[in-house]
Amino acid sequence: MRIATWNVNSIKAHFEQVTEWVKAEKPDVLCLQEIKCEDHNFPAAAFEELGYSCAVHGQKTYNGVALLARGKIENVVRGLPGDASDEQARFVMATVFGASRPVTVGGLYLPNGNPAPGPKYDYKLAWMKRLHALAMDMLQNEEAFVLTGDYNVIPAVLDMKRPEAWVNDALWLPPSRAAFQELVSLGLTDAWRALHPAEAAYSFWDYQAGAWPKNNGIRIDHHLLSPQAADMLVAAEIHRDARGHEKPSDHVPVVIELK
DNA sequence: ATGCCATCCAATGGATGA
Repeated sequence: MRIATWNVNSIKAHFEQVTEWVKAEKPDVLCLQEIKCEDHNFPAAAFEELGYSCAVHGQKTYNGVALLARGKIENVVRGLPGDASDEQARFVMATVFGASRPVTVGGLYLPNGNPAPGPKYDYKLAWMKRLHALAMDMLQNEEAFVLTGDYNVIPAVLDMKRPEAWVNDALWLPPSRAAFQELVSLGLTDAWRALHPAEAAYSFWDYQAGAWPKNNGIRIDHHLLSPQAADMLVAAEIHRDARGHEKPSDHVPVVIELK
């Protein structure tokens, strides 16, 4: 079973690229972030024609996430638990089938947090606390799960081309990294890094200042796996070629394979 | 680098992103 994540920076603006990629790659599960549309404007019918079921948690203009899966989807959760007053659409989770055992997949768009310090950074750290609490709860079940998406966290120096550019950025500040590390310390596995321990590779390149031709990127799109899912992990790949497309998203797909 | 580009909604610019 192949599980992909892709921050598409508007499903409307990049619909053709996303559907072409889906046709070519045929992932079993695809988590999309920044769809930037309400539920009723998500092109679910087009994905259903390609064989997918859709769980959508949309929002006008900003944010918005979707989870697509071949076959049935069960136990859909829309919105990150832990704060009923949170109106930002940044989390969708469901149980999918087709691997050696059922897998629960959470698709997330973690808050950017800039400028830091400030209320946006406070929101980011609070959101990460809620994600930590959810992961702790889910670990009690001893089942296979994957929390994947745009984490907006650079885990380590190896995950960026120009470390000096991110010193005061919310994606790299010590509290952000510490919160990410606390997720890993619960027993979760950063799938791509586990399979490529010394490789520098990126999943985001800014639109500005020639970041793409200079390969001035960062790795911020991750799959965190429960121990039961990590036992199934056989491959992880970053589809960097997608960034070279005309009018691309600023993120590229990241795909893992579970046996 | 103080968003240089890109998206959205709306409207000849503002908010947001990382």
